[in-house]
Amino acid sequence: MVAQNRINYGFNGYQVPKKPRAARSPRKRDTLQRSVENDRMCAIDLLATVAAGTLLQEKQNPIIPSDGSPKKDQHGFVKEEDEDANTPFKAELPNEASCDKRLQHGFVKEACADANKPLKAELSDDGSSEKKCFSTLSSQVYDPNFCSKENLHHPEIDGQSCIASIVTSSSCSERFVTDNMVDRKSHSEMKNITSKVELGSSGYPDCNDCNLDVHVSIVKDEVQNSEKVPIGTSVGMCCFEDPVDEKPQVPVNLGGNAKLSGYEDSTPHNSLFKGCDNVTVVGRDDDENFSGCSHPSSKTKTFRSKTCIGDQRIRKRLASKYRKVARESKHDTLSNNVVDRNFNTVYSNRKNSYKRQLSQMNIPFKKRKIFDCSSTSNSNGYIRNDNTYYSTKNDMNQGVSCSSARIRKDPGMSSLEGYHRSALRSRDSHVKLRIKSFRVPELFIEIPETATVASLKIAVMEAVTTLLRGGLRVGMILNGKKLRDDSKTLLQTGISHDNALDALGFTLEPNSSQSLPLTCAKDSLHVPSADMPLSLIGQPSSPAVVRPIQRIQGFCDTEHQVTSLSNIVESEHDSAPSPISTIGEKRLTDSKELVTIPEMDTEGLAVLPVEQKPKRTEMSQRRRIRRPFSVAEVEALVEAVERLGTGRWRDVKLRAFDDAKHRTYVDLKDKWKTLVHTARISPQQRRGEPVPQELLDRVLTAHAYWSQQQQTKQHQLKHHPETCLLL
DNA sequence: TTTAGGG
DNA sequence: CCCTAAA
Repeated sequence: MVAQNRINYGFNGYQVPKKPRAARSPRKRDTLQRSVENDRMCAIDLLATVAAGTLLQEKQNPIIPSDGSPKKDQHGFVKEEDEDANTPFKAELPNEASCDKRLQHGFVKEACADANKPLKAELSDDGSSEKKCFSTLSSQVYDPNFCSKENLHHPEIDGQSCIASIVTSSSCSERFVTDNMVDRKSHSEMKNITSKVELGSSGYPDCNDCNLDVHVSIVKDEVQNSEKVPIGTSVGMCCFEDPVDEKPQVPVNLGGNAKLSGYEDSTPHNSLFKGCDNVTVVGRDDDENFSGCSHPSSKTKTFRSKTCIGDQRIRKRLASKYRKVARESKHDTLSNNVVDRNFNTVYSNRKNSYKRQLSQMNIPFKKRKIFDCSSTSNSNGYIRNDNTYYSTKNDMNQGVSCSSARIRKDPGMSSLEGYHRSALRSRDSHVKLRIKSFRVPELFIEIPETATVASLKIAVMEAVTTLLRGGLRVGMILNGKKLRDDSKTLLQTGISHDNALDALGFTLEPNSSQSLPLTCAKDSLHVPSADMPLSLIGQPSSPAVVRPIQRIQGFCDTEHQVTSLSNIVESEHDSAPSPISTIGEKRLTDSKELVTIPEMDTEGLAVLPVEQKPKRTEMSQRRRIRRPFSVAEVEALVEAVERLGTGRWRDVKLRAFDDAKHRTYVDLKDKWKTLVHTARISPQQRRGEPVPQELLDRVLTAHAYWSQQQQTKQHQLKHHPETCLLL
């Protein structure tokens, strides 16, 4: 970029025009319509509730009303602040203002990073092996039209042990089943799981892209008494039985296509499968890489083994944590009790422990509401009673929901609520949080129409397993801002039980990048994921434990993850513009976590090289990665705009970013838009790498100036202001 | 291809 | 950043 001297317009004290700029183009309407369509196109949204299997106390759980608690998400859970109220400029650029608003909340939408790790696992013929691997996870896909509600049970697992259930909404499911999944283009990113805690009625903004819905409630009190409350509750837990048993092994991939060829062979007797092309579970990334990351192991064995390793480690980790928790929270609330209880009873059991691990990883996805018990009336009927609600039976139904924004808003969609995850803290100055459920972000599954329900279930389970296995990191958002300071107490942060939490959200950030799938063991080691439970349960101070994780930028999947989350979670540092630097940075910072596994990749690639490509093409609409502008870049941009104005982005690009191939004129234009917004909001509201006020002032000045110029031109085409210092 | 705006 | 209607 070219840095140049600041231009001094020939005027001082330029007043921002109060009048809005020219009317918007008619496009807007079209756009809206389109968006609607897109929503419909949403892929399969899977709602999954993951809970520790051990925690399941189904029997204890009362049944939850099927609910449709309408209240959900009508509004953005994050309140919008009137950012611009004070600024004079506000009136000026209505359009931008609105856009910017979005940006603030962008995290909602974009937060969903790709959790997916491309994983490809083929289910070997022997279902047994697979069972072992996944035994811990149970999943269920519910398709009104397709699936019977009956759960599949793994022989090895007892019904209660199931950890998660995944549900697809009927609308979605249909699509999914039929075939179009791939088409949905717009709906995209799934990556992160975000959760938010809302207060009372607030809902969350619609985010087409957000797939995760985690319902979390912060319970002010009383909740504790309920031992009844099952924590994680079982509700959601449907056990995965392997109905057909050994039946069909479906090759599943994340991030790639799985080939069925093998599949067919394995299940010759199943006529249905014949002719079927593939069963594919795809984890989609924002970035380019999604496909590349196919899970390395095409074979079950590989897959499993890694998993196991990771599990063991995790197990240990969890064990210690649990103990700790149990120990520390004596008084405690349900959660603790449950945990403790569970821990004792279950922990010893390996299988169970495994389950638990998974569940923990999942914990926080989205928090929805924070409410007083007393006040709860509004929202979910069933939520209201803290203690009760979980009915195993209802699960499935409740679970059905569609992640699409449109649907999501629908009251009826509250389905997931049935699943609750609670982390309650002891009452005295304790903040009690209940994460009711979370939604798994976009999992793409492609499967032949002729595939059996069982195979679909398996595919879903695998997808989820993969997602979870990658490891998750928890992020928190309060009032739309990412809480970065882990050392602060909840109180300091403003999270207290009697404090109205406007919007407390948790995000699950995938730890792994494309290479992750393979790195299970390593991932499992990640503290963050392991810690999640604790933090929720009540270790506000565990901050120390959670060390800031460097984000990798400039890289594919990783990038995606970051990207999606980025809105929510700002990266600690801006990535260097140049890829090179980025990479270097990446290595330095994340080397540990990223330890990639070349071998795996190779393996994965070997398995499905061909199919991935097409897939990618179809699915990926968005491939770019997030590349925050550095201050230097901002300065270059400002200078260029000062000279060239706001309507000549191509020139701006050539002038100041000619050498930055990744910065398109559209990017520059967008950046300018955000800069203008940033300049208008209070410093406190700004996120990301701080831009010097001086630059922001210049932005406003230049923007105001050029805005006026534009208006002037419109009225006086003839007149050509000399002030244009251009070229 | 660029612009301009909405998402 | 993405996606696109318009120009």
